[in-house]
Amino acid sequence: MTRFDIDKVGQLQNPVPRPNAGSSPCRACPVRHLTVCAALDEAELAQMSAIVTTLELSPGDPLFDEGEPADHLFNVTAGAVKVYKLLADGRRQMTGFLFAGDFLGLALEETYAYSAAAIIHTALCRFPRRKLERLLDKYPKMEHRLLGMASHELAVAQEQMLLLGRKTAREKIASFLLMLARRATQRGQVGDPVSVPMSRNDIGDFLGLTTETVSRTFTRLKQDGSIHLLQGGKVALSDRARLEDIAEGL
Amino acid sequence: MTRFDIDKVGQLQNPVPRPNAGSSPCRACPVRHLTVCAALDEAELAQMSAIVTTLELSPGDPLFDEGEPADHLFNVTAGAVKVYKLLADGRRQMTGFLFAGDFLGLALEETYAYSAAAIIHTALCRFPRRKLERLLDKYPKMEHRLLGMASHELAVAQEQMLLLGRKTAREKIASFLLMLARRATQRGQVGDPVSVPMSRNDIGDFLGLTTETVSRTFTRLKQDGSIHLLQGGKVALSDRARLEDIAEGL
DNA sequence: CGCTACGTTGAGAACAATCAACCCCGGTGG
DNA sequence: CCACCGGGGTTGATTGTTCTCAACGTAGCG
Repeated sequence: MTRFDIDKVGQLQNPVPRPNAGSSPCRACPVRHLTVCAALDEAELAQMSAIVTTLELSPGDPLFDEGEPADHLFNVTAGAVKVYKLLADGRRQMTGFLFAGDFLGLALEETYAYSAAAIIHTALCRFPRRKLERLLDKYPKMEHRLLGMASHELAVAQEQMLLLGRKTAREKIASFLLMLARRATQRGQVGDPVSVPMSRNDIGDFLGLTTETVSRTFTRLKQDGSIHLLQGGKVALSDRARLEDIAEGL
Repeated sequence: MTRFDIDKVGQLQNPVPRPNAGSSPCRACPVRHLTVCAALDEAELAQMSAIVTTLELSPGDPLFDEGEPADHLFNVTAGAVKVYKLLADGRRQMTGFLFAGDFLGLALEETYAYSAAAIIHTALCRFPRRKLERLLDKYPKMEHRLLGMASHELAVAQEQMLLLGRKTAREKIASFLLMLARRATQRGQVGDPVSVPMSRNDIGDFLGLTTETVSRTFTRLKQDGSIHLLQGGKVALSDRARLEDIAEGL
Protein backbone atom coordinates (compact mmCIF):
# COMPACT_ATOMS: atom_id res chain seq x y z
CA MET A 1 0.00 0.00 0.00
CA THR A 2 1.56 3.26 -1.08
CA ARG A 3 -1.52 5.43 -1.02
CA PHE A 4 -2.02 7.45 2.12
CA ASP A 5 -4.79 5.84 4.12
CA ILE A 6 -6.51 8.72 5.80
CA ASP A 7 -8.71 6.50 7.91
CA LYS A 8 -5.70 5.03 9.65
CA VAL A 9 -4.50 8.44 10.75
CA GLY A 10 -7.33 9.73 12.82
CA GLN A 11 -5.71 13.00 13.76
CA LEU A 12 -5.31 14.16 10.19
CA GLN A 13 -8.01 16.81 9.85
CA ASN A 14 -7.16 18.30 6.46
CA PRO A 15 -6.18 16.91 3.11
CA VAL A 16 -2.55 15.87 3.06
CA PRO A 17 -0.34 18.85 2.18
CA ARG A 18 1.58 18.38 -1.06
CA PRO A 19 5.25 19.28 -1.52
CA ASN A 20 5.36 23.06 -1.85
CA ALA A 21 1.66 23.19 -2.45
CA GLY A 22 0.15 26.67 -2.43
CA SER A 23 1.91 29.81 -1.26
CA SER A 24 2.01 28.87 2.42
CA PRO A 25 1.13 25.29 3.30
CA CYS A 26 2.19 25.97 6.89
CA ARG A 27 -0.61 28.45 7.42
CA ALA A 28 -3.12 25.67 7.06
CA CYS A 29 -1.10 23.21 9.10
CA PRO A 30 -3.42 21.40 11.51
CA VAL A 31 -0.72 20.90 14.12
CA ARG A 32 0.92 24.29 13.92
CA HIS A 33 -0.23 25.35 17.38
CA LEU A 34 1.54 22.32 18.85
CA THR A 35 5.03 22.88 17.57
CA VAL A 36 7.93 25.23 16.79
CA CYS A 37 5.91 26.97 14.18
CA ALA A 38 3.45 28.28 16.75
CA ALA A 39 5.87 31.11 17.57
CA LEU A 40 6.13 32.38 14.01
CA ASP A 41 4.58 35.47 12.51
CA GLU A 42 3.35 35.70 8.92
CA ALA A 43 6.72 36.57 7.41
CA GLU A 44 8.53 33.81 9.22
CA LEU A 45 5.86 31.31 8.36
CA ALA A 46 6.26 32.17 4.70
CA GLN A 47 9.98 31.53 4.94
CA MET A 48 9.34 28.19 6.58
CA SER A 49 6.86 27.30 3.88
CA ALA A 50 9.49 28.06 1.30
CA ILE A 51 11.93 25.47 2.57
CA VAL A 52 9.56 22.76 3.75
CA THR A 53 8.49 19.67 1.88
CA THR A 54 6.14 16.99 3.11
CA LEU A 55 6.39 13.24 3.01
CA GLU A 56 4.39 10.22 4.03
CA LEU A 57 5.54 6.91 5.42
CA SER A 58 3.90 3.50 5.59
CA PRO A 59 4.12 1.36 8.73
CA GLY A 60 7.69 0.23 9.25
CA ASP A 61 9.23 2.62 6.72
CA PRO A 62 12.59 3.97 7.92
CA LEU A 63 12.97 7.73 8.07
CA PHE A 64 16.75 7.70 8.59
CA ASP A 65 19.39 5.56 10.27
CA GLU A 66 21.94 6.34 12.95
CA GLY A 67 25.18 7.61 11.46
CA GLU A 68 23.68 9.03 8.26
CA PRO A 69 24.42 12.68 7.48
CA ALA A 70 21.77 14.69 9.30
CA ASP A 71 20.56 16.69 6.32
CA HIS A 72 16.99 17.15 7.46
CA LEU A 73 14.87 17.90 10.46
CA PHE A 74 11.26 16.80 10.67
CA ASN A 75 7.96 17.66 12.19
CA VAL A 76 5.36 14.93 12.58
CA THR A 77 1.97 16.17 11.39
CA ALA A 78 0.08 12.89 11.71
CA GLY A 79 0.79 9.30 12.69
CA ALA A 80 3.50 7.93 14.96
CA VAL A 81 7.27 7.54 14.74
CA LYS A 82 9.72 5.52 16.80
CA VAL A 83 13.26 6.68 17.52
CA TYR A 84 15.89 4.18 18.64
CA LYS A 85 19.52 3.22 19.04
CA LEU A 86 21.06 -0.20 18.41
CA LEU A 87 23.92 -2.20 19.86
CA ALA A 88 26.14 -4.28 17.58
CA ASP A 89 24.32 -7.52 18.42
CA GLY A 90 20.90 -6.10 17.65
CA ARG A 91 19.78 -5.09 21.13
CA ARG A 92 17.61 -2.03 20.69
CA GLN A 93 16.63 0.88 22.91
CA MET A 94 13.80 3.15 21.91
CA THR A 95 14.63 6.66 22.99
CA GLY A 96 11.22 8.05 22.17
CA PHE A 97 7.91 7.87 20.38
CA LEU A 98 6.76 10.87 18.37
CA PHE A 99 3.23 11.91 17.50
CA ALA A 100 1.49 14.77 15.70
CA GLY A 101 3.20 18.05 16.56
CA ASP A 102 6.45 16.47 17.75
CA PHE A 103 9.74 17.73 16.39
CA LEU A 104 12.48 15.36 15.29
CA GLY A 105 16.18 16.07 14.91
CA LEU A 106 16.90 18.46 17.75
CA ALA A 107 20.39 17.06 18.04
CA LEU A 108 21.92 19.51 15.62
CA GLU A 109 24.96 17.37 14.85
CA GLU A 110 26.44 16.44 11.50
CA THR A 111 25.09 12.90 11.61
CA TYR A 112 21.99 11.39 13.20
CA ALA A 113 22.69 9.93 16.63
CA TYR A 114 19.74 7.55 16.33
CA SER A 115 17.44 5.88 13.83
CA ALA A 116 13.82 6.71 13.16
CA ALA A 117 10.99 4.79 11.51
CA ALA A 118 7.22 5.04 11.14
CA ILE A 119 5.02 2.90 13.38
CA ILE A 120 1.78 3.51 11.47
CA HIS A 121 0.98 5.62 8.44
CA THR A 122 2.62 8.93 9.11
CA ALA A 123 2.88 12.36 7.55
CA LEU A 124 5.82 14.69 8.17
CA CYS A 125 7.22 18.07 7.23
CA ARG A 126 10.84 17.99 6.25
CA PHE A 127 13.26 20.94 6.65
CA PRO A 128 16.75 21.00 5.15
CA ARG A 129 19.01 21.49 8.14
CA ARG A 130 21.30 24.07 6.48
CA LYS A 131 18.41 26.24 5.42
CA LEU A 132 16.69 25.95 8.76
CA GLU A 133 19.88 26.93 10.56
CA ARG A 134 20.10 30.00 8.37
CA LEU A 135 16.55 30.88 9.38
CA LEU A 136 17.47 30.37 13.02
CA ASP A 137 20.30 32.87 12.68
CA LYS A 138 17.85 35.34 11.24
CA TYR A 139 15.07 34.79 13.75
CA PRO A 140 16.42 34.36 17.29
CA LYS A 141 12.85 33.90 18.45
CA MET A 142 12.76 30.57 16.65
CA GLU A 143 16.01 29.53 18.23
CA HIS A 144 14.63 30.54 21.60
CA ARG A 145 11.64 28.33 21.06
CA LEU A 146 13.88 25.48 19.95
CA LEU A 147 15.93 25.86 23.13
CA GLY A 148 12.74 25.65 25.13
CA MET A 149 11.83 22.44 23.34
CA ALA A 150 15.30 20.95 23.82
CA SER A 151 15.12 21.86 27.48
CA HIS A 152 11.79 20.06 27.77
CA GLU A 153 13.15 17.03 25.91
CA LEU A 154 15.97 16.92 28.41
CA ALA A 155 13.56 16.80 31.33
CA VAL A 156 11.64 14.01 29.62
CA ALA A 157 14.86 12.09 29.02
CA GLN A 158 15.77 12.33 32.70
CA GLU A 159 12.37 11.03 33.69
CA GLN A 160 12.94 8.13 31.31
CA MET A 161 16.32 7.39 32.91
CA LEU A 162 14.59 7.14 36.28
CA LEU A 163 12.13 4.72 34.75
CA LEU A 164 14.76 2.58 33.03
CA GLY A 165 17.18 2.45 35.93
CA ARG A 166 14.90 2.18 38.92
CA LYS A 167 11.33 1.15 38.14
CA THR A 168 9.88 -2.38 38.08
CA ALA A 169 8.15 -3.82 35.03
CA ARG A 170 4.76 -3.02 36.54
CA GLU A 171 5.75 0.58 37.30
CA LYS A 172 7.22 0.98 33.83
CA ILE A 173 4.03 -0.10 32.09
CA ALA A 174 1.86 2.09 34.29
CA SER A 175 4.13 5.09 33.65
CA PHE A 176 4.09 4.36 29.94
CA LEU A 177 0.33 4.25 29.63
CA LEU A 178 -0.08 7.45 31.62
CA MET A 179 2.52 9.19 29.48
CA LEU A 180 0.72 8.18 26.29
CA ALA A 181 -2.57 9.38 27.76
CA ARG A 182 -1.13 12.72 28.89
CA ARG A 183 0.45 13.39 25.51
CA ALA A 184 -2.71 12.43 23.64
CA THR A 185 -4.67 14.89 25.75
CA GLN A 186 -2.11 17.61 25.16
CA ARG A 187 -2.56 17.37 21.41
CA GLY A 188 -6.33 17.31 21.74
CA GLN A 189 -7.03 13.61 21.31
CA VAL A 190 -8.86 11.33 23.70
CA GLY A 191 -6.68 10.33 26.63
CA ASP A 192 -8.75 7.69 28.27
CA PRO A 193 -9.25 4.92 26.00
CA VAL A 194 -5.65 5.65 25.05
CA SER A 195 -4.36 4.62 21.65
CA VAL A 196 -1.30 2.34 21.81
CA PRO A 197 -0.26 2.01 18.18
CA MET A 198 3.11 0.30 18.75
CA SER A 199 3.79 -3.42 19.13
CA ARG A 200 4.58 -5.18 22.41
CA ASN A 201 8.11 -5.56 21.12
CA ASP A 202 8.46 -1.79 20.53
CA ILE A 203 7.08 -1.10 23.98
CA GLY A 204 9.58 -3.54 25.48
CA ASP A 205 12.45 -1.83 23.71
CA PHE A 206 11.23 1.50 25.05
CA LEU A 207 10.93 0.30 28.64
CA GLY A 208 13.95 -1.99 28.80
CA LEU A 209 11.82 -5.15 28.91
CA THR A 210 11.11 -8.14 26.68
CA THR A 211 7.91 -8.66 24.68
CA GLU A 212 6.86 -11.44 27.03
CA THR A 213 7.26 -9.35 30.15
CA VAL A 214 5.28 -6.50 28.57
CA SER A 215 2.50 -8.90 27.66
CA ARG A 216 2.43 -10.53 31.10
CA THR A 217 2.41 -7.16 32.82
CA PHE A 218 -0.51 -5.94 30.72
CA THR A 219 -2.36 -9.11 31.64
CA ARG A 220 -1.76 -8.63 35.35
CA LEU A 221 -2.84 -4.97 35.25
CA LYS A 222 -5.97 -6.14 33.47
CA GLN A 223 -6.62 -8.81 36.12
CA ASP A 224 -6.19 -6.15 38.81
CA GLY A 225 -8.86 -4.08 37.13
CA SER A 226 -6.44 -1.19 36.57
CA ILE A 227 -6.83 -1.31 32.79
CA HIS A 228 -8.95 -2.89 30.06
CA LEU A 229 -7.59 -4.00 26.70
CA LEU A 230 -9.88 -2.89 23.89
CA GLN A 231 -10.09 -3.38 20.15
CA GLY A 232 -7.63 -1.68 17.82
CA GLY A 233 -4.75 -1.24 20.24
CA LYS A 234 -6.77 0.93 22.62
CA VAL A 235 -6.39 0.65 26.38
CA ALA A 236 -8.93 1.89 28.90
CA LEU A 237 -7.42 3.28 32.08
CA SER A 238 -10.12 1.91 34.35
CA ASP A 239 -8.45 2.97 37.58
CA ARG A 240 -6.27 5.91 36.78
CA ALA A 241 -5.55 6.84 40.40
CA ARG A 242 -4.20 3.34 40.97
CA LEU A 243 -2.07 3.59 37.86
CA GLU A 244 -0.67 6.91 39.06
CA ASP A 245 0.26 5.32 42.36
CA ILE A 246 1.89 2.34 40.68
CA ALA A 247 3.82 4.62 38.33
CA GLU A 248 5.21 6.63 41.27
CA GLY A 249 6.29 3.46 43.06
CA LEU A 250 3.67 3.71 45.83
CA MET B 1 35.64 21.12 57.36
CA THR B 2 34.48 24.40 55.91
CA ARG B 3 37.74 25.63 54.49
CA PHE B 4 38.27 24.99 50.83
CA ASP B 5 40.80 22.21 50.48
CA ILE B 6 42.69 23.08 47.37
CA ASP B 7 44.64 19.84 47.36
CA LYS B 8 41.46 17.84 46.95
CA VAL B 9 40.53 19.71 43.81
CA GLY B 10 43.43 18.98 41.53
CA GLN B 11 42.04 20.85 38.59
CA LEU B 12 41.85 24.16 40.39
CA GLN B 13 44.78 26.06 38.95
CA ASN B 14 44.14 29.53 40.32
CA PRO B 15 43.18 30.94 43.68
CA VAL B 16 39.48 30.47 44.33
CA PRO B 17 37.55 33.37 42.78
CA ARG B 18 35.71 35.47 45.36
CA PRO B 19 32.17 36.74 44.93
CA ASN B 20 32.37 39.71 42.56
CA ALA B 21 36.12 39.88 42.97
CA GLY B 22 37.87 42.25 40.55
CA SER B 23 36.26 43.91 37.59
CA SER B 24 35.90 40.75 35.50
CA PRO B 25 36.49 37.50 37.31
CA CYS B 26 35.35 35.59 34.22
CA ARG B 27 38.33 36.82 32.22
CA ALA B 28 40.63 34.87 34.46
CA CYS B 29 38.34 31.83 34.63
CA PRO B 30 40.44 28.69 34.25
CA VAL B 31 37.64 26.75 32.61
CA ARG B 32 36.26 29.44 30.36
CA HIS B 33 37.40 27.70 27.18
CA LEU B 34 35.34 24.63 28.17
CA THR B 35 31.97 26.21 28.58
CA VAL B 36 29.27 28.65 27.43
CA CYS B 37 31.50 31.56 28.15
CA ALA B 38 33.98 30.53 25.46
CA ALA B 39 31.77 32.17 22.84
CA LEU B 40 31.71 35.57 24.51
CA ASP B 41 33.55 38.70 23.51
CA GLU B 42 34.89 41.26 25.99
CA ALA B 43 31.65 43.19 26.35
CA GLU B 44 29.56 40.10 26.91
CA LEU B 45 32.07 38.70 29.35
CA ALA B 46 31.85 41.88 31.37
CA GLN B 47 28.08 41.52 31.53
CA MET B 48 28.42 37.95 32.69
CA SER B 49 30.90 39.01 35.32
CA ALA B 50 28.40 41.55 36.56
CA ILE B 51 25.73 38.99 37.35
CA VAL B 52 27.86 36.07 38.48
CA THR B 53 28.73 35.07 42.02
CA THR B 54 30.82 32.11 43.05
CA LEU B 55 30.30 29.51 45.71
CA GLU B 56 32.02 26.49 47.12
CA LEU B 57 30.61 23.24 48.39
CA SER B 58 31.97 20.56 50.68
CA PRO B 59 31.50 16.85 49.89
CA GLY B 60 27.82 15.96 50.19
CA ASP B 61 26.55 19.54 50.32
CA PRO B 62 23.28 19.94 48.43
CA LEU B 63 23.16 22.56 45.70
CA PHE B 64 19.38 22.47 45.23
CA ASP B 65 16.55 19.96 45.42
CA GLU B 66 13.96 18.85 42.90
CA GLY B 67 10.88 21.04 42.99
CA GLU B 68 12.58 24.16 44.35
CA PRO B 69 12.14 27.38 42.35
CA ALA B 70 14.87 27.35 39.72
CA ASP B 71 16.32 30.75 40.51
CA HIS B 72 19.90 30.03 39.48
CA LEU B 73 21.97 28.32 36.85
CA PHE B 74 25.48 27.11 37.58
CA ASN B 75 28.78 26.42 35.99
CA VAL B 76 31.15 23.99 37.69
CA THR B 77 34.65 25.44 37.78
CA ALA B 78 36.30 22.73 39.88
CA GLY B 79 35.28 19.53 41.64
CA ALA B 80 32.41 17.18 40.87
CA VAL B 81 28.63 17.34 41.21
CA LYS B 82 25.96 14.66 41.04
CA VAL B 83 22.51 15.25 39.62
CA TYR B 84 19.66 12.89 40.49
CA LYS B 85 15.96 12.19 40.76
CA LEU B 86 14.19 10.30 43.54
CA LEU B 87 11.14 8.07 43.81
CA ALA B 88 8.85 8.35 46.82
CA ASP B 89 10.37 5.31 48.53
CA GLY B 90 13.92 6.60 48.19
CA ARG B 91 15.02 4.83 45.02
CA ARG B 92 17.42 7.15 43.29
CA GLN B 93 18.54 7.60 39.70
CA MET B 94 21.56 9.73 38.92
CA THR B 95 20.96 11.53 35.67
CA GLY B 96 24.50 12.84 35.40
CA PHE B 97 27.84 13.71 36.91
CA LEU B 98 29.25 17.17 36.29
CA PHE B 99 32.90 18.26 36.30
CA ALA B 100 34.90 21.42 35.67
CA GLY B 101 33.42 23.30 32.74
CA ASP B 102 30.03 21.59 32.86
CA PHE B 103 26.89 23.67 32.87
CA LEU B 104 24.01 22.95 35.22
CA GLY B 105 20.39 24.00 34.88
CA LEU B 106 19.76 23.79 31.16
CA ALA B 107 16.16 22.84 31.83
CA LEU B 108 14.87 26.40 31.85
CA GLU B 109 11.73 25.64 33.80
CA GLU B 110 10.27 27.42 36.81
CA THR B 111 11.36 24.71 39.22
CA TYR B 112 14.29 22.30 39.21
CA ALA B 113 13.36 18.93 37.74
CA TYR B 114 16.13 17.20 39.70
CA SER B 115 18.39 17.57 42.72
CA ALA B 116 22.09 18.35 42.71
CA ALA B 117 24.81 17.90 45.34
CA ALA B 118 28.59 18.06 45.52
CA ILE B 119 30.57 14.81 45.46
CA ILE B 120 33.89 16.32 46.50
CA HIS B 121 34.95 19.87 47.25
CA THR B 122 33.54 21.90 44.42
CA ALA B 123 33.58 25.47 43.15
CA LEU B 124 30.82 26.93 41.00
CA CYS B 125 29.72 30.11 39.29
CA ARG B 126 26.11 31.01 39.94
CA PHE B 127 23.91 33.02 37.54
CA PRO B 128 20.50 34.38 38.46
CA ARG B 129 18.17 32.82 35.92
CA ARG B 130 16.15 35.99 35.24
CA LYS B 131 19.23 38.04 34.59
CA LEU B 132 20.82 35.38 32.45
CA GLU B 133 17.66 35.08 30.38
CA ARG B 134 17.74 38.82 29.81
CA LEU B 135 21.31 38.46 28.59
CA LEU B 136 20.24 35.63 26.30
CA ASP B 137 17.63 37.88 24.70
CA LYS B 138 20.31 40.46 24.09
CA TYR B 139 22.97 38.10 22.77
CA PRO B 140 21.48 35.44 20.49
CA LYS B 141 24.97 34.02 20.09
CA MET B 142 24.85 32.89 23.70
CA GLU B 143 21.48 31.31 23.18
CA HIS B 144 22.83 29.60 20.10
CA ARG B 145 25.65 28.14 22.11
CA LEU B 146 23.24 27.04 24.81
CA LEU B 147 21.13 25.27 22.20
CA GLY B 148 24.23 23.47 21.01
CA MET B 149 24.95 22.36 24.54
CA ALA B 150 21.37 21.23 25.13
CA SER B 151 21.50 19.32 21.88
CA HIS B 152 24.67 17.57 23.02
CA GLU B 153 23.15 16.80 26.41
CA LEU B 154 20.24 15.21 24.60
CA ALA B 155 22.54 12.90 22.67
CA VAL B 156 24.31 11.94 25.90
CA ALA B 157 20.96 11.25 27.56
CA GLN B 158 19.95 8.93 24.73
CA GLU B 159 23.21 7.05 25.02
CA GLN B 160 22.51 6.67 28.74
CA MET B 161 19.03 5.28 27.99
CA LEU B 162 20.64 2.63 25.79
CA LEU B 163 22.96 1.79 28.66
CA LEU B 164 20.22 1.65 31.30
CA GLY B 165 17.73 -0.27 29.23
CA ARG B 166 19.87 -2.72 27.34
CA LYS B 167 23.38 -3.18 28.71
CA THR B 168 24.56 -5.78 31.24
CA ALA B 169 26.26 -4.81 34.51
CA ARG B 170 29.65 -5.55 32.96
CA GLU B 171 28.91 -3.44 29.89
CA LYS B 172 27.60 -0.63 32.05
CA ILE B 173 30.74 -0.43 34.16
CA ALA B 174 33.01 -0.56 31.11
CA SER B 175 30.99 2.20 29.42
CA PHE B 176 31.07 4.27 32.59
CA LEU B 177 34.85 4.12 33.00
CA LEU B 178 35.42 4.97 29.36
CA MET B 179 33.03 7.90 29.60
CA LEU B 180 34.85 9.27 32.64
CA ALA B 181 38.17 8.86 30.86
CA ARG B 182 36.94 10.57 27.70
CA ARG B 183 35.53 13.52 29.60
CA ALA B 184 38.66 13.90 31.73
CA THR B 185 40.74 14.04 28.55
CA GLN B 186 38.40 16.59 27.01
CA ARG B 187 38.96 18.99 29.88
CA GLY B 188 42.69 18.41 29.80
CA GLN B 189 43.12 16.00 32.68
CA VAL B 190 44.71 12.58 32.60
CA GLY B 191 42.38 10.00 31.14
CA ASP B 192 44.19 6.81 31.83
CA PRO B 193 44.54 6.39 35.42
CA VAL B 194 41.06 7.83 35.47
CA SER B 195 39.80 9.57 38.59
CA VAL B 196 36.57 8.07 39.99
CA PRO B 197 35.61 10.45 42.79
CA MET B 198 32.12 9.08 43.45
CA SER B 199 31.15 6.20 45.75
CA ARG B 200 30.12 2.73 44.61
CA ASN B 201 26.62 3.62 45.68
CA ASP B 202 26.58 6.73 43.50
CA ILE B 203 27.89 4.73 40.56
CA GLY B 204 25.19 2.14 41.12
CA ASP B 205 22.49 4.79 41.12
CA PHE B 206 23.91 6.17 37.88
CA LEU B 207 24.00 2.79 36.13
CA GLY B 208 20.82 1.28 37.53
CA LEU B 209 22.70 -1.23 39.70
CA THR B 210 23.26 -1.86 43.41
CA THR B 211 26.46 -1.09 45.30
CA GLU B 212 27.22 -4.78 45.57
CA THR B 213 26.88 -5.43 41.87
CA VAL B 214 29.11 -2.46 41.08
CA SER B 215 31.73 -3.77 43.48
CA ARG B 216 31.56 -7.32 42.14
CA THR B 217 31.79 -6.11 38.56
CA PHE B 218 34.86 -4.00 39.32
CA THR B 219 36.41 -7.07 40.92
CA ARG B 220 35.74 -9.23 37.88
CA LEU B 221 37.11 -6.64 35.46
CA LYS B 222 40.21 -6.48 37.66
CA GLN B 223 40.55 -10.27 37.62
CA ASP B 224 40.23 -10.21 33.83
CA GLY B 225 43.11 -7.75 33.68
CA SER B 226 40.94 -5.12 32.01
CA ILE B 227 41.43 -2.61 34.81
CA HIS B 228 43.53 -2.01 37.94
CA LEU B 229 42.19 -0.36 41.08
CA LEU B 230 44.66 2.22 42.38
CA GLN B 231 44.92 4.46 45.41
CA GLY B 232 42.70 7.50 45.81
CA GLY B 233 39.80 6.33 43.69
CA LYS B 234 41.87 6.06 40.53
CA VAL B 235 41.36 3.28 38.03
CA ALA B 236 43.93 2.22 35.43
CA LEU B 237 42.40 1.12 32.14
CA SER B 238 44.92 -1.66 31.56
CA ASP B 239 43.24 -3.02 28.46
CA ARG B 240 41.33 -0.20 26.93
CA ALA B 241 40.56 -1.99 23.67
CA ARG B 242 38.94 -4.81 25.64
CA LEU B 243 36.93 -2.28 27.65
CA GLU B 244 35.75 -0.62 24.43
CA ASP B 245 34.59 -4.00 23.13
CA ILE B 246 32.81 -4.82 26.37
CA ALA B 247 31.13 -1.41 26.40
CA GLU B 248 29.79 -1.92 22.85
CA GLY B 249 28.44 -5.34 23.74
CA LEU B 250 30.98 -7.30 21.64
C1' DC C 1 41.15 3.77 70.03
C1' DG C 2 36.82 2.85 68.78
C1' DC C 3 33.19 4.56 65.60
C1' DT C 4 31.21 5.12 61.23
C1' DA C 5 31.10 5.06 56.27
C1' DC C 6 32.43 2.65 52.53
C1' DG C 7 33.87 -1.41 50.08
C1' DT C 8 34.09 -6.34 49.43
C1' DT C 9 32.47 -10.99 49.50
C1' DG C 10 29.12 -14.80 50.21
C1' DA C 11 24.55 -17.24 50.22
C1' DG C 12 20.00 -17.23 48.91
C1' DA C 13 15.88 -15.17 46.77
C1' DA C 14 13.42 -12.82 43.21
C1' DC C 15 12.30 -10.62 39.12
C1' DA C 16 12.72 -10.63 34.51
C1' DA C 17 14.86 -13.21 30.53
C1' DT C 18 14.91 -17.16 27.79
C1' DC C 19 13.08 -21.03 25.44
C1' DA C 20 9.02 -22.99 23.78
C1' DA C 21 4.25 -23.84 22.62
C1' DC C 22 0.03 -22.16 21.21
C1' DC C 23 -3.63 -18.95 19.54
C1' DC C 24 -5.52 -15.57 16.64
C1' DC C 25 -5.90 -12.94 12.71
C1' DG C 26 -5.09 -11.25 8.02
C1' DG C 27 -3.23 -12.13 3.72
C1' DT C 28 -2.15 -15.25 -0.05
C1' DG C 29 -2.52 -18.62 -3.25
C1' DG C 30 -4.06 -23.08 -4.56
C1' DC D 1 -13.58 -21.33 -0.65
C1' DC D 2 -10.39 -22.91 2.17
C1' DA D 3 -5.78 -24.33 3.44
C1' DC D 4 -1.54 -22.46 4.41
C1' DC D 5 1.61 -19.15 6.11
C1' DG D 6 3.61 -15.54 8.98
C1' DG D 7 3.53 -12.03 12.37
C1' DG D 8 2.04 -10.56 16.66
C1' DG D 9 0.29 -11.70 21.16
C1' DT D 10 -0.32 -14.70 25.18
C1' DT D 11 0.97 -18.16 28.41
C1' DG D 12 3.94 -21.74 30.62
C1' DA D 13 8.35 -23.78 32.39
C1' DT D 14 12.89 -22.97 33.39
C1' DT D 15 17.08 -20.38 33.69
C1' DG D 16 19.98 -16.72 35.08
C1' DT D 17 21.51 -12.16 36.21
C1' DT D 18 20.99 -9.10 39.57
C1' DC D 19 19.07 -7.96 44.10
C1' DT D 20 18.72 -8.70 48.92
C1' DC D 21 20.37 -9.79 53.27
C1' DA D 22 24.31 -10.48 55.92
C1' DA D 23 28.99 -10.60 57.52
C1' DC D 24 33.40 -8.82 57.54
C1' DG D 25 37.46 -5.78 56.36
C1' DT D 26 39.42 -1.28 56.00
C1' DA D 27 40.29 3.65 56.28
C1' DG D 28 39.45 8.05 58.07
C1' DC D 29 38.11 10.80 61.90
C1' DG D 30 36.71 12.25 66.33
